[in-house]
Amino acid sequence: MTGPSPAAVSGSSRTVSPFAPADVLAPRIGAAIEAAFGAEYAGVDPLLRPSQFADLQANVALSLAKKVGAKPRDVAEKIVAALDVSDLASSVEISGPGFINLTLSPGWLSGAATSMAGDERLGVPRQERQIVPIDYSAPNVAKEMHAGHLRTTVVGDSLARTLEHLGHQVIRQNHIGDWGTPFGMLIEHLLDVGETSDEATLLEVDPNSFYQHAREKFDSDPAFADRARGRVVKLQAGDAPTLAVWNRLVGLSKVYFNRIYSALDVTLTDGDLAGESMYNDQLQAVCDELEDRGIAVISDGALCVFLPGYTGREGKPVPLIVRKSDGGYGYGTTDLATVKYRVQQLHANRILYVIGSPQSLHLNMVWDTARAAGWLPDDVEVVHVQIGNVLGSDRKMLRTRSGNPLRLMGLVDEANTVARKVIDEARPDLDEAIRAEIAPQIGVGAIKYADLSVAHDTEYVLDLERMVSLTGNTGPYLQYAAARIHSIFRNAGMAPDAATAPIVVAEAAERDLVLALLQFGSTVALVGDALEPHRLAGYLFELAQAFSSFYEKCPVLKADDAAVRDSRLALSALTLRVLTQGLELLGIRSPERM
RNA sequence: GCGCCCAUAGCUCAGCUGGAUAGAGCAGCGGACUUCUAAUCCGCCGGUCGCAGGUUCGAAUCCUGCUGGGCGCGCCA
Repeated sequence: MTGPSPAAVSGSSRTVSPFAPADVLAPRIGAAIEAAFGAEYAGVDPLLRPSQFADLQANVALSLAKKVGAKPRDVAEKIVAALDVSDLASSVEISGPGFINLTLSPGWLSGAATSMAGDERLGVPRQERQIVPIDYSAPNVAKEMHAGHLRTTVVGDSLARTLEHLGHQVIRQNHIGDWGTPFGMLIEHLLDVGETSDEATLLEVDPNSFYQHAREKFDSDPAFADRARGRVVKLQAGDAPTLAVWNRLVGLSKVYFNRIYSALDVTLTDGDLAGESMYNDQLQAVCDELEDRGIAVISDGALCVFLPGYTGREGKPVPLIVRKSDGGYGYGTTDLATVKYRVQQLHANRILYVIGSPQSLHLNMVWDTARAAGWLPDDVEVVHVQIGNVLGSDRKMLRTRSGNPLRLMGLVDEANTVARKVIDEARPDLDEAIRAEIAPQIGVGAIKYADLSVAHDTEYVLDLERMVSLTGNTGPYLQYAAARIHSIFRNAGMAPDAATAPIVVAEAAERDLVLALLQFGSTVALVGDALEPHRLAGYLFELAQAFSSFYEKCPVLKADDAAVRDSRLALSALTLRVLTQGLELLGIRSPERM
């Protein structure tokens, strides 16, 4: 067994939302349990779950039965007898073996929805502030970004947005690959072609070509290869002219990264760059400290950390190599330095690594080493937000090495082209300029949603058609729902903000919509807690479905009654705010027309 | 060999941390635009939750074994 050490779980407080029915009901049921069975049962989870027979069901009676030595049904009776929810529920029923079915009253739903509409935060709790460095995206200098980078970038960005919204101080850490052996070759190639040449410009638009040209020269021209190797030595020695060229190389790549981030509408900026090179001056100290304290030992000429519980082939211990036998440092050393930096300099409470799942073993070894060295205290939570492998159509893992033809920029372009085609067909009435502005919001929304709507740790086959699809459970479906609401207000000649009438729940479709709306705050809190943006995506899809259904069944502007019309306007406005806010947390735009 | 992860409808995936009759989307079939945007809505069809045991009031979910697949396991990152 490898020794994946239990991360010091700081138990990030799963805060409650003031409008979510389950959050409101839980303490009531808790009080009833306490009243019925005594203070020792004060803290038990009422096990509130959505129900097919009511709005919610509490399953606690079944789990409590054997503890209190009574039949589940009788336990439920006692809880219900002590339960006071007359202001919330229109019906409390015990059914089956002891389920407590709760149906919320229209009056409470109306009041909760109206209150939510008056809340700036839409019921999203503000949590106790934590400092949370998030390591994500991490492209390589002079390398094309591919579909694998898309996922870490999009998921990491959504987590950053969500945690910030919950009140945390997020520190984005774009750990770009800007150091290492290939840089000798890249620098020499850049020197050969000239920094202002067309070839150099490839770094901004088609970095793989630049890389491959350098690689070809390296493989075919021994003299070039020698120069490249010599250049690595100079680079690592801190030779000033070499560093100047290296800087230029990184600068050209930054242009490329920023083009992608801008196209993808990702929040990463140059200020978030925290590449491998940033830790150069700390690597020796990391090694020295580990060696001096006996945590690392020399093995086959390399400085290694051997941790208990990590064995590989033939039962041999697996090392974390912190200094290669040639004296160079690998990524293990850099990763240790990042842990130190994030704990000691950034004062992190919780550190997220949004990186590929194959790195799991490596990360655990880094963390265990950091713990052994005292660099990672128990009260700092480290989490590997595992990004599942992206597979090609052959179901094989896409690798950077294989020179996969599907460039990320190509994927974006393709999606935007499809979006443009669809909008041209569907909305010829819109101005050319408006369609040109909206199409990329839809195309990129489709791509991002495709990645955000599935669990981040599952591997998946890259399916272009699915990613750029605009119907069904897709980003554009959510955007469309929001756009229809904007349209209602355009027709009404009023701003959504002006729709502040009380919300009154009457029709079933209104009820379903309100019920969905009230879950927003607790859903966002859950995403921050579990670090799973796909739950927010799933929630928003359900909300959009509830709205679409409401839209079909409940005329807003043509409602017979003025109060009903005003209520529905307020309900539509609230839905719009939740959809827009939710999409923003996913990093997806909400066009006003589409 | 050791370790980690995965297996749910024809396809792509959910399944709120153990709850009642397992849900969506796509595909297929049938309906709904002189009515706030049909990128939509309503309905139908479709599953032995890989297999076998176990735990318990109750299992897609937890445990064990098996089958099948992915990934990782010393000087690339």
